[in-house]
Amino acid sequence: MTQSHTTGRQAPSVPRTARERARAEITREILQAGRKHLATDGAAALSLRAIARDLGMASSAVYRYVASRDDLLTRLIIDAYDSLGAAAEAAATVPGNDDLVGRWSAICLAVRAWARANPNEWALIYGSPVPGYAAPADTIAPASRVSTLLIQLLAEAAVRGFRLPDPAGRELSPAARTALAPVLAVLPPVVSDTAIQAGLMLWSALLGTISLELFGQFDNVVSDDPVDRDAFFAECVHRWAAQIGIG
Amino acid sequence: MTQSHTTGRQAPSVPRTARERARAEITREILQAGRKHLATDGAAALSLRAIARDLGMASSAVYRYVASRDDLLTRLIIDAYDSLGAAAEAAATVPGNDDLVGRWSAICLAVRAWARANPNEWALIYGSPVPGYAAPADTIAPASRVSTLLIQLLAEAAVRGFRLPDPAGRELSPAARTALAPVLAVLPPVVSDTAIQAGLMLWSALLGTISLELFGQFDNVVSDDPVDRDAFFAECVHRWAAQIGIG
DNA sequence: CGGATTCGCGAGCACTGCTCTCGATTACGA
DNA sequence: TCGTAATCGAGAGCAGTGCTCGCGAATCCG
Repeated sequence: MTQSHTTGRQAPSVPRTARERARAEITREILQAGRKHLATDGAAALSLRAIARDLGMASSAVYRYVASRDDLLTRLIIDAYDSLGAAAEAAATVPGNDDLVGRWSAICLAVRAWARANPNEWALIYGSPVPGYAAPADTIAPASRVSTLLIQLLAEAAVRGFRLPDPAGRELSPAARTALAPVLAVLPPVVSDTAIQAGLMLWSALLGTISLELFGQFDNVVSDDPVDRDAFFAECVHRWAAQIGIG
Repeated sequence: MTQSHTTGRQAPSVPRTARERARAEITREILQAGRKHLATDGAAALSLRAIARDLGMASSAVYRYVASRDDLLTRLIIDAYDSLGAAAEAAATVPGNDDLVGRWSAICLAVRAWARANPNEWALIYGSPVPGYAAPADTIAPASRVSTLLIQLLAEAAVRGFRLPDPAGRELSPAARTALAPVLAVLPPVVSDTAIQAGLMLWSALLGTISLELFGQFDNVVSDDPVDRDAFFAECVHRWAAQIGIG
């Protein structure tokens, strides 16, 4: 019943037989058609029958390659996470490692640019989760690519002696420290718990700002002109950098 | 064709005839059933036919009261905005006006509590917008109720002589100032443009944090224990207050 | 009381996800 | 090389959806 992503027994990294070649090709076409429909009509309007029509095959034939509509959605989600992660990583590595605030700005701008270029995939990964759909484990690894960049940046800031400004006037509360146990467990101890708190708040602010802009909550508040939207976001990035002490 | 929210000619504030009474009653039942389905199954699974079944009427009869599925969704969105706004306003008015940080905390906690109690309505108003659906003008007034509270709090902080900490080390960039023109136009001049910038960033951070938590992006990062989630959010609230200079 | 609305209902259209069966095609081992 | 097994494509079909239309009954109002 449960059809894994690849064919039956083992995953052929390189397809050998003609059948496997065709299967890989058609699967690729289905995903591409799904991406096209997702980009134009949104996730809610994604229809396996429409994809089948596009590819000139019967609707039932698509189920040979995709277990269900949710399965297709999951693959598109993974693709979106990977695409966004790649864009952010590319932006993080281009300018040279020593300029922390420049790298931070580059990451923020890249994430926002990706979101504006792919609004429906953004909504797919950071918007409301689909009805009864629970994100499978396959998505958590690509989902953490961009937040990993943030963590790396915070860790690098820590080892370079940057100190977080502490407008709160105190350390993290003990309760908040225990709340951060899961992420502290997988992180090197160079990055302090207050830095993690600040990083999570920054991550939330970044994604929240982009989502609010993308989902239309800034209409009649910030000017619709893209230049103004860019300026507002740049100001946010500048102040965020100051909040974590690298500005 | 375009059926307004009330019956044809004029809106009877109090229904007089039996027909108007019945119409108001049935409309209320439809909205209530819609809210129920929304709360249990999410917006994507909201079905007019299911509502009709619940109320024991033919599916076509519902269209006498609701123009379309999108129309029902719009009314539920307005309801959700109003419900959230009322909750936030109630929290803002309870503790006494002089404690700014207390009021700020109360608003944040009320918004988050409402979101956790009504996750699907939260997703409806702050999650991904539905496919081709554009929020009609009826939604912008109730949508601004909670942000109005924020603005009021910032204005009050300004008149009381609270000064924003300026970690950025400078005033707002001119480009960012022009970007904020729409919101500056409707605001009293007591609240400075840098305060507006800070307020918008705070608003984004608040909504972003709640959405990320609600949509599962904090899994494996912040502990799943509700107590820990509360502690993390409380720490966020504390640091946000410091960021706007009222902490 | 009688014309004019309004209402509820059923049928129907086009669409969706998904399943099943049935040939045809392909792969692979004896 | 050949025959069996696995895979695939297509079509029919089921259950569900939003939405429209026409008809008969109920209701309102002058």
